[in-house]
Amino acid sequence: MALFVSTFINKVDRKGRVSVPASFRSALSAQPFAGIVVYPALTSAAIEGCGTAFLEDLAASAEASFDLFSPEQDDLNTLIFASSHQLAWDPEGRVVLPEEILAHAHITEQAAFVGKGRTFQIWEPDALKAHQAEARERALKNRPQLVLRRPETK
Amino acid sequence: MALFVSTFINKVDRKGRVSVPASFRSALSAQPFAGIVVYPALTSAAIEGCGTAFLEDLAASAEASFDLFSPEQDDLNTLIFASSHQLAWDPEGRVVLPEEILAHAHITEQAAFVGKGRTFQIWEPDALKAHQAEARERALKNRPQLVLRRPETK
DNA sequence: TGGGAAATTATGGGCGTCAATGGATTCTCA
DNA sequence: TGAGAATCCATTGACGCCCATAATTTCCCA
Repeated sequence: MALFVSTFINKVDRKGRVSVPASFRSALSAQPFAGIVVYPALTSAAIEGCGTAFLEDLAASAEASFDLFSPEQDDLNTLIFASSHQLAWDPEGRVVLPEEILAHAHITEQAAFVGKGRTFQIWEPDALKAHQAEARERALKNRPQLVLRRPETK
Repeated sequence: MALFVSTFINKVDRKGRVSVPASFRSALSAQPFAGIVVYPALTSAAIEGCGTAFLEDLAASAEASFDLFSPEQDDLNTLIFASSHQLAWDPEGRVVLPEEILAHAHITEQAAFVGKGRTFQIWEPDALKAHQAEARERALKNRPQLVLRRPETK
């Protein structure tokens, strides 16, 4: 499988290590770098996660044409690269989340890995519950639109 | 890994030496020159950094076609080459930043190495914070949804 | 179909290695 | 020969690797 699906809640041990779910690891097994890339989500107290391919695409498009990218987009790329961390996992499949990243998501003892297709997120479990409750409410309200919407495939 | 990612804050000792982050060094391990290239950023109080390969690409594209690069861009390249410094690192991976470069970025005790993909920057830590806060605000204001956009990987 | 047996995964902890840093010593060239 | 620069050495603290254990899950076969 090449997609991140489902939710896994794993423990953060006293050394700060967390097991990356096995299915996530196998989804990334094709890439050369044995690990994940994480950066703080801009609009929520969560951590964005992905493979190295994402960053390479970002770098490629950024240098391909400066005209395609607005200063704002450039800001964004800058922020993402600057606040990203390449985390190699150990032989057991664990990574240590950097302090600043943990703080951003208020993670202390447990981390919830949430599959989002081609990317994933890491949440503090309780914060995730709250976030999902909101999302659920919004979804119910906007149901008519959701039903009509088509998945965008490229 | 061939990209400069993440941010590292290292100390400048009394002899002016700074450790180049290990991950940056390994990103440059393929090139023949054991060191980095730095030049003052044109629009901010920061230092631009890259490997020799990037400079060569810059030179190549500048002379390959004047249509791709405007006269202004050509001026830019001239400025960059003129004010560039090739800094070899010592056996421990440290470089000495030239006085004029340090002054331009107001660096005294600490230097923040900021990954930007194929290049990186060096900032005075506090100045970097301020700059990132601005960038973050601009990015959020203009198009938060850009964050969600992601090129597909195959 | 109902057990086990084996493989996989999550978790804990010990230990060696390496990166960052500071200082001393040697080298080089004017 | 002296000053600046480059190399060498020494410390410490973090990180990666190894092994051990436990809790699953998968698989095999009676």
